[in-house]
Amino acid sequence: MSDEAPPHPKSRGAARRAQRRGPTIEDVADLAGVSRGTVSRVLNGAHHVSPASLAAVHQALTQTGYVVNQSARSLVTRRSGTIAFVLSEPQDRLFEDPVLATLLRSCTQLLGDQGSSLVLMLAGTPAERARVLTFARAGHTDGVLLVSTHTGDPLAAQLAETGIPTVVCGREPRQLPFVAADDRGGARLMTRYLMDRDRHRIATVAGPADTPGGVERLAGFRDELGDRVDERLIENASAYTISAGREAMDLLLNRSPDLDAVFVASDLLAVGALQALQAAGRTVPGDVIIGGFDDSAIASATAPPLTTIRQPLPLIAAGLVEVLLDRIAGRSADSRILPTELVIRESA
Amino acid sequence: MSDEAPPHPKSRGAARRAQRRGPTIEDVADLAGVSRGTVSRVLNGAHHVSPASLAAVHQALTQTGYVVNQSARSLVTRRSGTIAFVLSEPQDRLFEDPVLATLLRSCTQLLGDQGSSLVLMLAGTPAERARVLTFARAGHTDGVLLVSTHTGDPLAAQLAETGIPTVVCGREPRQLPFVAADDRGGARLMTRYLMDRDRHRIATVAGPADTPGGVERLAGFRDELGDRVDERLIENASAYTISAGREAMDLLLNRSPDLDAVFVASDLLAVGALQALQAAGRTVPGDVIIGGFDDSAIASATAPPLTTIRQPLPLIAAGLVEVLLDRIAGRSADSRILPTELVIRESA
DNA sequence: CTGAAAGCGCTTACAG
DNA sequence: CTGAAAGCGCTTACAG
Repeated sequence: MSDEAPPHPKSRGAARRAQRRGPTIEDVADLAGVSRGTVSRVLNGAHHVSPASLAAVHQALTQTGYVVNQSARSLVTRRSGTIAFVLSEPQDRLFEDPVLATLLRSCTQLLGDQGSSLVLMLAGTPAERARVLTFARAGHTDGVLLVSTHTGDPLAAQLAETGIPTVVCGREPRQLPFVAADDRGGARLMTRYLMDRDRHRIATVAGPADTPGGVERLAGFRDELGDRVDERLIENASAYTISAGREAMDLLLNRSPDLDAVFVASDLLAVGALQALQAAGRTVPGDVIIGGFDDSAIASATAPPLTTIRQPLPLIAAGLVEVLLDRIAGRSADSRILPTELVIRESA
Repeated sequence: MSDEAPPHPKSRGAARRAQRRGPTIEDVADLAGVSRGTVSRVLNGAHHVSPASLAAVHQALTQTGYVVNQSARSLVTRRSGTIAFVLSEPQDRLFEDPVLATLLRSCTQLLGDQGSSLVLMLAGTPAERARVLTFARAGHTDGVLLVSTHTGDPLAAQLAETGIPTVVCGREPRQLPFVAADDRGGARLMTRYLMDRDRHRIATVAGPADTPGGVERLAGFRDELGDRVDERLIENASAYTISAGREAMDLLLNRSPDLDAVFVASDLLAVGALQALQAAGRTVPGDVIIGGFDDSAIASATAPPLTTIRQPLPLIAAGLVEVLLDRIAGRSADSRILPTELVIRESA
């Protein structure tokens, strides 16, 4: 007749323990002598909890070695605690560029410090892109950090459509917020520096024309040179690699043997350009001075070490994470363009 | 009197839809005219389902655009669908080494193809290591891929204790299964090749003494040279970096100006060694021949391109993933040591 | 401040 | 082959 008797008042905990699972919130509650709700409250901010309960719960928490079951929590909160770091690039040279690696490391660290985890996803093929979209739609991720160096990446538009908080690394012409270095300003800085060294045949190995960074840096080069730019002193590299840098420099050298300075759009490219120059018998910085871009680890490892433009990678990573977290929290957050800096070493 | 009437027979779906959530298994079941259980069965293998139901469910699945809620699934299956890729390294040069980046990329891809996702975790500090352990204990991950280049990494032991499936990349003296390249054999291959070029003052820039790879490669060098090894022709680099390679080579050159060949324990180190050699006025491969290890992207980008030992990175990644997946599935899986290969270019 | 209860979306014996 | 039901571990109004 008593219809409120629960089936097995105490058997849940016992059964669970028998299966050798970790302690649950209920175990903690039992030990602390409070309800599940109270334990949950201290776990999530500890507001509206009496000092006595708080102490008891903390005690029980450490005593049991409790660790939250994220699946259960996510199921109700609809927050995964996970951020997707998406590399939208043809696979091959995904990491050949140390800039990407550094960015990935910084973001992982920042996110970790803040309690989220980073899942890495590749999105170089249509199938992979579909996977990213499904993943995002399924709520596996609270937001995405899209690293896309190519203009017109289809994923950006698709991600924008899903409505899931997204921030892109590098200039993004679409509706998505982005964080980027001031590529154009940096290029001006370097070009101006080269001009000030009293060089008059200043060439540039520009980045690939389908990358926002490549376009911006070339624009900065043109800005500074004004009507002194000679189109024969401009060569786009086919990719951001050492060999592409070498090839572009060889072309430039053939076309304009009298060049006496060159601004190269990335350090990796500059390594190749340097090799081409030296192979052609030019001394650096005697015959030709050369400036790179990025200030990646390799810049100080070449002979001579590269004068370059420092990208504020730590700031970029921090900006990316901040903007994304703001968006996730429903706060508005604007795109950011971060200042670059000239680093003078020996190549120019 | 009828005590089996459920409270709100149909209201769940309606409420849910009002909140603009994605379709659930229940929506699919309703549409297909079957029960939740049946939909779940087709989602998980489709055994014991009639062709008719199967068709109806598939139909409903695509029609609704259903995508599984992984949190809910994980809560019951206790499988997260996630693998942690843990980099147990001091932070600084985490990615300076292209080998790590390549490995990470391959593992991400392999895991993705197979339906799991990879969460990247750094474990260079005690706090980070604690985070990894908590993460693993909380069941956020089904297994861990530990990339640890230093001997005596405390994390390996701790991970072994937790009992969570783990496989380490690189030789691991402890109880954990590992996958590694045959460093020792590779070193022998290169040393033998150098000897066969009729060189008699063969030096080596070895890796740091606290890394299994460094130790193994040096052992291979000694194996092959036998009693012809001259201790003055051996120098350990302080790290796997370009500048460390340069420093070690300088030391060697000072000590033994007559050296005519050098086996360098990594390509990155070899880049530095090459610079040091050339800065000292030695021609390569004229005066000195030099062999690297790894066959990373930079090996073909130097001038002259590096003769080196190829690490079977794709195989290593595949092995890592296979062994881990086997372990997770409860199957036994042995450690693997994969063969290396000599790649002849121009430096030797 | 705090307990009881509902509910998140799924899987999996259990019967049939 | 298939439904009904229990249960995974947690959070969050809802009352008090």
